[in-house]
Amino acid sequence: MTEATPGRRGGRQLPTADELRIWRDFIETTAALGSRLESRLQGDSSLSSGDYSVLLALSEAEGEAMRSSELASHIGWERSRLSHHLGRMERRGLIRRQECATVPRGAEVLLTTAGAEAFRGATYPHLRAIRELFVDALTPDQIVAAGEIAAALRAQLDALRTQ
Amino acid sequence: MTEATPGRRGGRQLPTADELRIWRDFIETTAALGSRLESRLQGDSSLSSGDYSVLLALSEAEGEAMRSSELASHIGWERSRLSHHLGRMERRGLIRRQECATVPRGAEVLLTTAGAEAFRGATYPHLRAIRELFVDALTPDQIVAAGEIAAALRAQLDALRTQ
DNA sequence: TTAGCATCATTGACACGTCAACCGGTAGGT
DNA sequence: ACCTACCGGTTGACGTGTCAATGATGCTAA
Repeated sequence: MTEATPGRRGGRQLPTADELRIWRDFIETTAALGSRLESRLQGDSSLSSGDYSVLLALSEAEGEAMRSSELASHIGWERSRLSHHLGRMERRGLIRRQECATVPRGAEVLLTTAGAEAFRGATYPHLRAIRELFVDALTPDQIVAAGEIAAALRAQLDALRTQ
Repeated sequence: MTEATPGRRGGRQLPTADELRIWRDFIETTAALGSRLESRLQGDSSLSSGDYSVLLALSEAEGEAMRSSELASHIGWERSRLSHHLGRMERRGLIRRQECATVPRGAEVLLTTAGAEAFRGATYPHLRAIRELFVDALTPDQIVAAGEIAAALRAQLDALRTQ
């Protein structure tokens, strides 16, 4: 994997064939892993991973409620995305929204009993799927390495944040 | 893959807090990496990564053309997804479709000159983005490890294919 | 006071993916 | 010949995500 020819690791050259092959493997497999988790969750509980994120955040929140904007930044979503998603979840009775008493123009998102119920039912199978598809697939060393790789990639994303 | 203490790596227990933290880091960061690549590609060339996959496959195909079904399995898409996507790409003039001479009921997908042009313009910036965001972010060892992790995850996905 | 201006949230338009249903045609079995 | 079953491809419905535009409200500075 190493070489003495000019351009190696200068950030100036294009990826090598090996690097490109690994890149494709990596990005496609992680995407496939995400979809598989998603469809497991869907099959086990009729929730999407978006639903799960929202319900998880609300479950852990003070009084099972949160201001919309706060929720968005907590789970790292754009407000627009969250608004669309909350609309769909509200139609299904998983959450409801009401005017926020403390913040003018703010919307409070509340967990309904149906939402809390759905979340409870989804948690165990979801965690089991994570174990089966991720934890059990890797050696302990690989799990550590995966964490380090994620951290390094995240750091690079942050470093180049403005494109 | 065996266990001494109850539960460790037996596939029966839930993930530990550490494993869960790494899992979240890993899946969220790889997803973010995918979106960043997508938006870079979009900004550089007005192509989505779906467009890019299709154009890449067609560019490398005999006569810059391929039967729809063959194309679908080549890039690992469902036929329905491809059909929708080809419809959008056809509207933008990147490809066109015609009855296949050899295969009854088959559809031939052809690269247009505009499509070939768009693909040529997209390639270099796309590869550069891969280098900046993935290759340059990792040490050579980490790149190798990423490949091994991807292979292990893929193997597990295949092993548990039926859910 | 009022003219900007930022903030919180929603909306509409559109791209994208999946699922299930459908259509037209070919091939097998009886 | 006819019924069935499959195969290649398309379509519609719907959930999801992004972007840009739009209310609605409070803050601030001329």
